[in-house]
Amino acid sequence: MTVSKATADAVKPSRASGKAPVDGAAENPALQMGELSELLGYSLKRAQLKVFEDFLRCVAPLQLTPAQFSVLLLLDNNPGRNQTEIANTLGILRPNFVAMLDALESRDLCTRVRSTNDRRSHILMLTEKGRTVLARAKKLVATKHEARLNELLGPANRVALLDMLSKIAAEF
Amino acid sequence: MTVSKATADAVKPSRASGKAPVDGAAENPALQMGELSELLGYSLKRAQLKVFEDFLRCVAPLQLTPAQFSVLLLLDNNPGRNQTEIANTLGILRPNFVAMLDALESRDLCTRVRSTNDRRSHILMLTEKGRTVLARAKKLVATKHEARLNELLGPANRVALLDMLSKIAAEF
DNA sequence: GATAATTGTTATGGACTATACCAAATATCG
DNA sequence: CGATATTTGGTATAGTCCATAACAATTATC
Repeated sequence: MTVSKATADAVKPSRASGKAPVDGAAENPALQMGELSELLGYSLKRAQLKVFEDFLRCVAPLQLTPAQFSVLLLLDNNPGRNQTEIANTLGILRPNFVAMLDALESRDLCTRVRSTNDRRSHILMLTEKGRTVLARAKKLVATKHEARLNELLGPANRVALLDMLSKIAAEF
Repeated sequence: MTVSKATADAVKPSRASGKAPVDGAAENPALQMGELSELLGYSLKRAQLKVFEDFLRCVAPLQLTPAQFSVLLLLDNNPGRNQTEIANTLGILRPNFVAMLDALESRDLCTRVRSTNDRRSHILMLTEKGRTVLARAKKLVATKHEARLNELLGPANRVALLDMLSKIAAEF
């Protein structure tokens, strides 16, 4: 009850009352971001959304999400691993990894093979098509996505940024 | 069918067969991250999750999420604005902003006041309690959260990181 | 004054995340 | 050996975000 309606409107005589109609498109002034500009987490999330958005655009012809791309990459670099191992290193919970693999497998990008050593686990491997798609994706990411980031930041800054982010991800 | 089960297990004779039992805790080697370490988007998301996690820890006594904190901050810096204005500058869709405000208002941190200029819109304002909570939150964020980031990166790097992230968020 | 646009809102669906639980297979240990 | 515990892939489920359509009340436009 500390806020009265009178105080409310007293603060803001701008919309239809005191608006400066000098020019035709003289709209409301931009909002003051205040301490928000200094909040690292805020810029971090905004930047992450933009980067993911651009990733999707660049790799759209292959219909791969960042998460799917990371799975294919990991499979390529780590043959013979099972679902839990791959999921864990990507920070994906095993239950949630099932549907992801179902999607990739249904598109014939990878396969689950029952291990003979441990008949509980599924060895994951890229299919031939998976390798092809991954190769094309890598090229798109390098020539379109990361190239654009390099253009915006400059190579040196891009590396510095990556190092700091990795440090945060690892040690924070 | 390009992948045979024979090839699958041939790649990985490690689990129970060829594991080097030299030491007691000699487990499977860590997975090869490969080109994933160079993917900015990957480190970006991992870092963002860590930072948000720490934010929640630091401001836990006040029970504020990063999004709620950003709303309170914006309200403090921009009195007299309505829901759409606040939501838009935060990248929140108006329908999703309703529940957010309901939560904040039910905790008596802010209020919706019908504008007399435009009786459709709700002017948003912090309550007295909202101002108090925001002040405490700011202090916690500064002394615990951002301080920890400063400690990890160093003040100069922290600023450089923030600048690059803001640039990506704005121009990418 | 009729029509269009805006504001807050509801309903709803999709994507992502997190937890509990289960059967099959394996490991552990008395 | 056999009983018990652990691991693996999987299901079910709930919660959080994010996005779109639609609606009533109000205001703007012409």
